[in-house]
Amino acid sequence: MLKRERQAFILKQINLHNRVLSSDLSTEMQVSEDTIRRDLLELSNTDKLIKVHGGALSKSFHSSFLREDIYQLDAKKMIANKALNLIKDGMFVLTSGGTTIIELARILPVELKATFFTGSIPAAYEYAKHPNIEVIFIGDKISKGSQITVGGEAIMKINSIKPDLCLLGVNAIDLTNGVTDNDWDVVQVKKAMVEAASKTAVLTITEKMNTCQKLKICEINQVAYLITEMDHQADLFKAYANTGIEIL
Amino acid sequence: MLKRERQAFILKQINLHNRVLSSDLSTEMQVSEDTIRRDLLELSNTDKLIKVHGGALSKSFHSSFLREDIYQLDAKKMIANKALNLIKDGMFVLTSGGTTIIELARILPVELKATFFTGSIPAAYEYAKHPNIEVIFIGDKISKGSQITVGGEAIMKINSIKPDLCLLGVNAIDLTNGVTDNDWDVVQVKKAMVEAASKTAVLTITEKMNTCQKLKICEINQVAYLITEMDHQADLFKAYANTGIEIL
DNA sequence: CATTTTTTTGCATTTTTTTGCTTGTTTATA
DNA sequence: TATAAACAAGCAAAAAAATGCAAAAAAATG
Repeated sequence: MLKRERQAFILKQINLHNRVLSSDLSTEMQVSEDTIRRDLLELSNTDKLIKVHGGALSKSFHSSFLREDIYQLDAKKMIANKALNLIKDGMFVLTSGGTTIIELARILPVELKATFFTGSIPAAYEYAKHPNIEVIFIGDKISKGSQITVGGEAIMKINSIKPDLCLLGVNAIDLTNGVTDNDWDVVQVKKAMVEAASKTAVLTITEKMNTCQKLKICEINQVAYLITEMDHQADLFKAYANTGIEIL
Repeated sequence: MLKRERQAFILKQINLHNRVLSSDLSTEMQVSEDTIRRDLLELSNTDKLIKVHGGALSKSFHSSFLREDIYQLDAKKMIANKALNLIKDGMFVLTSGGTTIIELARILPVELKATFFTGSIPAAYEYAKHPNIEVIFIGDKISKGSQITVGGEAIMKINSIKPDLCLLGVNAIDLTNGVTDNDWDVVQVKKAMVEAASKTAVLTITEKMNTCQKLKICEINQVAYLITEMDHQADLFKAYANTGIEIL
């Protein structure tokens, strides 16, 4: 393993877990702890991380997109991990934005080769870091609130593709109203995404389940997978499973 | 094995595995490591890969970590400040990517109301933070090395707009060859940008002046403004000013 | 075709970088 | 305070890089 690769790996671990132990890194990468220490020293000298006794911590403002104040980060990480199972080599994946999707973008395994379409700036930013993923950005006007592109151009572009999978971070889902949201522009885009994709997976923390907002994105039966942080056998999901949705 | 073949093989390996070792290449192609080193040096000089101790890494790999340390940041801030003078309320501005443009994006005054078009992820991210700026993202495939969109869709989109001003961060400019760059895809997009805009401003640190790369973006006389960190009366600019370019 | 020039390549030598190890010191914490 | 872990500094071996040089190959020239 080359020195630069090692340092890249360390930074990735730091961005993923916010902290690393020298001993872990040493065994993971099969080099002596001295080497790790020297790497950490270099990275800390260039302000890439904060070196502490035994390892290193992430510089809170190091990443362009702050993660400190993400609501229910652990739950979202868990969701992202489950969602990984749906993504296979060679797939064309269309994704929305949102913090859950961004967590997913961060943990995509390096060996994965796939093509990702998105209109989300932070998501595209994360995808673009990945060595083997081709990223197609769906351009148009950027909605300030959500950092994703909205508008006719974007929708036309989405209509012109046929991805295998759509990963949708959503704000509200319930049995009778389906997937809903409050932002008109965003709803138009997400609608188009669900229509375009062969299958749609909905990612949400359970807190948002059985809630409803003003505008409909799609019906429950258009959703193939529901991914939350809870065990898929929980009672909460019974009624959803009955509609044919696969709970992960 | 011919030199050209060898270098093509190296690039193929880089695209395949994101990394190569000089020693591997040496045995695989039955040439001395010196030769490999010289090949890697050449490829690195034309920005095809990142040369590191022991081998080389793919550009996309590199972009995934060492981004925070911006070269000549102070100079770039100064350039950004000068460029501000060109941007007026109500303008439609088309911008490339690059660290200088991103500095500019960061210091746009809050009162400014304008519409910005860009294909650069980090630039769009900065523009989107601004309260009064409308951001239109030019979508297409994202080039890993430079974090900007490239390709036919992007170029078509650029051709369909008529911005007042194009702000171009460039890597090389000289009197006889004009504005040049090394990345074919990026050159296509920048070409389209210059063609589309009423006026083009070139932003560059003086270090890159009077240097030349392999592919032409535009002639000197297509540039309306040249913005560097140095005083506009410096001798360095005399010849440029004579061609009618306004030096800021 | 002969000859000059340029490019390419490998080799020897020196220099630099990287890495693991040892030794003695510091630090965290039970 | 005791103790194990982590650290810093220096050292040495190995790997890689830079440098200069010369032979071979290729290209250009008359």
